[in-house]
Amino acid sequence: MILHADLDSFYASVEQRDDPALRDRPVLVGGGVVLAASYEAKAFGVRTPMSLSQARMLCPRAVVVPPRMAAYSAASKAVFEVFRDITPVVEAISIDEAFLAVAGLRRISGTAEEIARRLRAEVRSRVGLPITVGVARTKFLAKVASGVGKPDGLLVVPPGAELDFLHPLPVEKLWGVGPKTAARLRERQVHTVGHVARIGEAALIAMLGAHAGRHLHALAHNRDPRRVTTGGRRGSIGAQCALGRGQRSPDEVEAVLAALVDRVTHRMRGAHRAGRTITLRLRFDDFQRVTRSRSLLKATMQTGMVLRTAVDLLREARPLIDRRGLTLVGVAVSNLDGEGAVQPELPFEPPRQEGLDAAVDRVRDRFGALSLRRADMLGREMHPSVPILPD
DNA sequence: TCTGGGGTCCTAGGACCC
DNA sequence: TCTGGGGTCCTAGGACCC
Repeated sequence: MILHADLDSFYASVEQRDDPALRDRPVLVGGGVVLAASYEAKAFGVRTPMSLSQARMLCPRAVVVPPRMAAYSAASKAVFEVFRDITPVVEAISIDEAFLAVAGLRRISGTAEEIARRLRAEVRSRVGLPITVGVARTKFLAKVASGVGKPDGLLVVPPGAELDFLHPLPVEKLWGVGPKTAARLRERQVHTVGHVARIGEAALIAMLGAHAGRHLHALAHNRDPRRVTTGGRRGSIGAQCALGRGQRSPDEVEAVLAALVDRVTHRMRGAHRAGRTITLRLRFDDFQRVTRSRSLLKATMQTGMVLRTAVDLLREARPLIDRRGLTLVGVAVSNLDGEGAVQPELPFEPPRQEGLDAAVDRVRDRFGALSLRRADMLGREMHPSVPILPD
């Protein structure tokens, strides 16, 4: 059996744990948008990611606290220690979520349900946080079960009862069904997982494409052969920054980009990962997104190399930006190579393009010119270099 | 519901090679 | 002079997840 363990309203729960005055009260964690809402706040209809102003209208008595990423990272680490004391086979999905394989532990640790109970009690007593656990024979169903079991719950789907549990659920519960796919299914009057299971693989493939069709068909029959795997490594490292409305000068945008590149390469060096493909991510006034990418001959983790490439891409996209207005800029490095490729942290090479070095030098000063919220977003507190997934 | 930041995976066309 | 099938890499976009 597989356990899916999912901390409830993670950031908000950490805040309530650390400040007794926040307990039993609606708590919102965020700046700009809601990153997490306590269950007391969710009762008012607050969801993530909703703008804070909107959340305040729904729940005027909510306490709003700024995020403390360092505290969440520490809490996450402590929770994963509890996980690994239960079983060595732990697969991290995100900062607050993991799969645990407990097959083969029966004689030592008891049934999956007993293990899940103990896990919840241990997380509560050792870390002080509520956690929900779903238990089932497949990863997918364990995850669905924890979602249904929330908050602070335990839900076991016994072998044999899987389809009875699964089929009445709405299609949105299937992993991989988001707004677009749900809308396509709804057009054809498909609303439940049971209906997806009945309409046949060929019809699903015609509707959604080969991969998605096969995938959904399998999940609807609770066929999910994926094992719980340890040691997953990130495939890309990136950072982005929303710019808000209002024109930014090319200089300002390049300064923001330089700060983002600096953050990304700093994290790459911390993780001993070098990468070959630099992707520039842009979002325009109408929230349309585009990407521009370029692959280098050799993997790098040097700020100067990545920055030159990113700025080249940005300058090539200039006509597009001038026409459509920019509301977000981001950069990611992918094609990451293995651990052996550690390069020494070379001194920062002055960029060749005229004006760019000046932009880099001015980065931190420039943030003073951006709004306070932007400055918060770029602060280290919100973006510690602690990796979310093991590197 | 007027939208943050960090990711993953899949598709598809074109270049290029054999 | 006109042509096949297969493979890999690159780039761009899209959908989805937490």
